Amino acid sequence: MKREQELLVNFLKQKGLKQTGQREKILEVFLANMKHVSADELHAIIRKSDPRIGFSTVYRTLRLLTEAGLAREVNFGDGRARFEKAFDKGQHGHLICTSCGKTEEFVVGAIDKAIKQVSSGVGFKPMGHRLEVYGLCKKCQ
Amino acid sequence: MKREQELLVNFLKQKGLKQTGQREKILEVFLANMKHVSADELHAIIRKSDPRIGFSTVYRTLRLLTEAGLAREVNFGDGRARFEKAFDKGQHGHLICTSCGKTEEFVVGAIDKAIKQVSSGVGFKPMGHRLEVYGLCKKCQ
DNA sequence: ACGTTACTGACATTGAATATCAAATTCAAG
DNA sequence: CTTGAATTTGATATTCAATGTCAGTAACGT
Ligand SMILES: [Mn+2]
Ligand SMILES: [Mn+2]
Ligand SMILES: [Zn+2]
Ligand SMILES: [Zn+2]
Repeated sequence: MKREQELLVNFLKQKGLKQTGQREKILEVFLANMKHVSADELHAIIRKSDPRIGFSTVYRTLRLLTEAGLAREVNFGDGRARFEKAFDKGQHGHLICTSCGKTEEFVVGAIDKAIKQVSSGVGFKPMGHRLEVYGLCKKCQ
Repeated sequence: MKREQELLVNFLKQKGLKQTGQREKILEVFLANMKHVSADELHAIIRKSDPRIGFSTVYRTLRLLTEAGLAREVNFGDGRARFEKAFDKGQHGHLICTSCGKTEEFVVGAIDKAIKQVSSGVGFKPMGHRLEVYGLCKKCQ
């Protein structure tokens, strides 16, 4: 069993929640698609192999995965929440092309360091952050 | 006349748009309130001194001010757009308390530098960015 | 002053997020 | 295995901010 699946099972047990076929399936498809995906998109993908799974369940399960630390919500400024894998994957920034929508990830240690420094300077306790850079990708400029 | 007012007048002329009492008033109140304000909130404030101004006009004028470079849209993760002054005020990050909602601004040169570096590394042309740090303020932790 | 054009504000519409609830499913206890 | 309490599901309804519509109003060049 994959480590992500184990984590979910433990999370459910610990919370007194139930293990269901839908939750298994949704996690499986979510992990197999390594892009940033909205609840709608994920639902559309899952429907192909199991048309009986409802949008509500996909939506709720994405929240659940987020709570469990398996998913992370991201926002690219188009007014629609997207989710990405969070297990074994630290916070990172996104370069977002405002012309074609393409996104690219990046990690820079200097940024995390700067955030820590600024936070401690004012007594703020940082729990997470979001860094989006908007502009034009190579193709679009 | 304030420099912001002049900028708006020029912007309107250049675009073939009209100077109206509403636009003047909205800019004036927007500038007087130096917080991060939503269209709704700004409308509520303006209504006190002029109940005839409609929400639509406030909303559209905020977009206009954004286009003119007088306002900037910010988002604090509560699913509602807010606006802040952008004239003579560069991009900056925000520390956002997830408990009480308090926000604090900060500027760190290292971050802008890191963004430039990462961008040029992949041929991306950055136009603007958004950095939000979520956590607990001094009081709330 | 006039006519053209943009503006205004009340109202309607959209769309994503979230709430509701009856029927179905899980699962621990017996 | 059966039972029953508790959770889950999925269709549907609701919410709420953002945006669209449009007839009446106001700005401004001539
Ligand atoms: Mn990502
Ligand atoms: Mn700010
Ligand atoms: Zn592009
Ligand atoms: Zn606080």
